[in-house]
Amino acid sequence: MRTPNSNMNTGLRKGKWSHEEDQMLIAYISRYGIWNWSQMPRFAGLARSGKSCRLRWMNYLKPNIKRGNFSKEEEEIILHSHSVLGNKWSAIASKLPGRTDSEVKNYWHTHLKKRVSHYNKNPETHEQNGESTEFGCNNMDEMEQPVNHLNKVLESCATYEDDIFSSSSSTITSKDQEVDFRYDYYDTGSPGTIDDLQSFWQQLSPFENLEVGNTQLNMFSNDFFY
DNA sequence: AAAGCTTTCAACCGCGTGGGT
DNA sequence: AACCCACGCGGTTGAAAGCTT
Repeated sequence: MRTPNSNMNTGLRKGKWSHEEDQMLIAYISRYGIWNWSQMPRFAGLARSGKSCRLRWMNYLKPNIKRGNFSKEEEEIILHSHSVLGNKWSAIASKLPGRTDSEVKNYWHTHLKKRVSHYNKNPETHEQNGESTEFGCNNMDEMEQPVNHLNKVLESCATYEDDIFSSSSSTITSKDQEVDFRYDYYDTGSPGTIDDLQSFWQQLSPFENLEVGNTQLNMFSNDFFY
């Protein structure tokens, strides 16, 4: 993790995101949607780069992000997909509903890479131990039909997203605040008017003590709107 | 208990791509 | 055609946590 500091040239914060920053980003996107990552942080009252906001949202704050340990099936998908696609983390992650390319990449480097390289060096040892030639697969039927098995796994995953978005909303569970996120809510937003933003910040009661709100609003409204 | 080492993973950086002008 | 800008991707970094000695 990078050192939490600020960029002396731009005044933008770097490093670990605070809970307050997370809440501000979630609240802003839930209210106005995603319209322009590079401009949005100023409107949301965040001293972060658009890139940093986008990364934080895409990898950790987006409501359908799946956290926690990878299942055996997910491991198999990663291993098989990587053998076919190589380091195309985004393509691999697209086969794993709720998982991000970043998470898949980290999981590969920390867990799976070692397993694969060990297998490549000692295939006979693994076979003697009754392990499958498909890296993560122990079931002999699955070994004989790896592609069929993979397809079954992918099918079961395909229903996951449907389940998530078939409900009227999903809820941020890792944070205190509940926000209503609908499937097609994003990418339709606008920054909002000065009045909109003023009332938006006033409604963020948990952040009353932060140096946002009117001060922040004046800061950028002077050089942006006029 | 503490020092040193290793692992994990959140965040940053640079580059490629595509759309708009 | 050339340039600019926003976005997305993959590689890398380094603090924190966990483990070993």
